[in-house]
Amino acid sequence: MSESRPRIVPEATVARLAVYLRVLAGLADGGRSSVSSGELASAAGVNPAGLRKDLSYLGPCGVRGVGYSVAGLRERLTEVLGGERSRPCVLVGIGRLGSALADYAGFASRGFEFVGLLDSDPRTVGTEVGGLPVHPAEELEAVVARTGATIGVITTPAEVAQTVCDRLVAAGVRSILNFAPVALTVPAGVDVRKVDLSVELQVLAFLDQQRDGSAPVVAALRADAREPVR
Amino acid sequence: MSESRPRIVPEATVARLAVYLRVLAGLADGGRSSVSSGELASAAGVNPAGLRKDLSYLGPCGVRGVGYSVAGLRERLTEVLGGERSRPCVLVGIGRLGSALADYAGFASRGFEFVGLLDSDPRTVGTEVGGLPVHPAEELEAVVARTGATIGVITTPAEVAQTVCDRLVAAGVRSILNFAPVALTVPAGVDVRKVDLSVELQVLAFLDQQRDGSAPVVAALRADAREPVR
DNA sequence: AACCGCTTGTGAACGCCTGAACAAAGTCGC
DNA sequence: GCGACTTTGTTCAGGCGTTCACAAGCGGTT
Repeated sequence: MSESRPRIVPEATVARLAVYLRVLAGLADGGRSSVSSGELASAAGVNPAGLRKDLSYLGPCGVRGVGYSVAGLRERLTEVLGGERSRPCVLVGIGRLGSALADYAGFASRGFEFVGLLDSDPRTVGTEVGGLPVHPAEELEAVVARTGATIGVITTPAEVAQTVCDRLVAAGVRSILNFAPVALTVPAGVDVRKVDLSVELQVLAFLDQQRDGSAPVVAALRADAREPVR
Repeated sequence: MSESRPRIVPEATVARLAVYLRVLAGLADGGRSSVSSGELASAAGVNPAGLRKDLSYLGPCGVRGVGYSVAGLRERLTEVLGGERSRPCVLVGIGRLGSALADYAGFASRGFEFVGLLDSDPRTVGTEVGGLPVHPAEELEAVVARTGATIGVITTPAEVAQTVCDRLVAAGVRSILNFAPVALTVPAGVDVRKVDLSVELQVLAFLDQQRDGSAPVVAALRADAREPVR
């Protein structure tokens, strides 16, 4: 078989590929069969050249002079991103945010299935959220073992996040999405991504203050963190 | 008066400053009066040298040989980040995610106050979420004008996000936090930050697949997007 | 009063990512 | 069948961010 090129896909590119995939889904629903890099880039909010560079990591997947096949590119992206098979996820901490995530249709439609909801509050345990029962936190290891989940989402208070993380890792979870406002420590080989909602707001407040002119400090722009100004 | 240095604070640094501020709050609660860069960096999950560089944008705020004053640094960071005065925010789209945000104690304690909740669903309008009444979407402009809100949070479905965004901007909102999975188009002078939850999960799925060894593609690491592996 | 150790602050190198310009390739029209 | 146009894929340079390493400065001690 041909030697598959040992291409390195930057993580920033992977994140954008996920965006392209969603845009493509919308185009497919609209009946489109092909797209140009310019159009796709505009819808995704990125530079056309950057988009082509991103896609080039996957090898040639467009037709010169024509553009990209919506169906073909969608299939390729799905394959690369690992979305062909449904991935079982466990969610620990069924508070308001956890409930919102458990019930978010956007996940299920993209191949993510919450197979276990866990909480330590006896009042929450036993209730149903998004059609799934909430299990007591003690069953974490059992749920992970039974479902074979490799992705864990932490929406607990900060104080217990590290403990929950350790238990998830010990149970075999290799990828963790952390909403708790703490820096988690994990062994090598485990990936953690952190989403910090209050940090996002605080950055906005900073930019707001800058504009008010009360301070002369001006923030340098980071293109990938902001919406395009077209 | 002395010429305030026209320092440019990178946006990535601003985001980390917010993290440092939270860690400092925890240290203050613990009774600590001073910290070293190494300790603070460890708690925040960053490189000590990077932390010192981040803080250096604010001018000297530590004491050599000793470390940083917890109270002093906290005050300085609060000032720089614009957290001294409470900032009014409006939240559009009171679904599960919107409700979770409206009720999130972490915001209020950091100087963010939701002064207006808006939704277009008649069944949601009139209810109370987090102690605040939900107003009909038609009142968006009126609410923004009355409250003087300059920060808007969008948790609507993707289809209406751009329309809501346009109305927010027209009403005077200058900073927007967007949870809807679309790239918003805004005029210059308006800042948008985007949080895309399913993209986060999809990146994890990609890394998961990489580890499974089914594909030889390895993602390059981006230090700022991942938790430290210590 | 001077020395020593500790910690900050900064300067420079390295690497990654982004944005633009160019060449390759395929299609449509004549 | 040939030419011209369109759009991709790639190469190159520029900017930004991170990291390492060292000098500067302060407190405590003798």
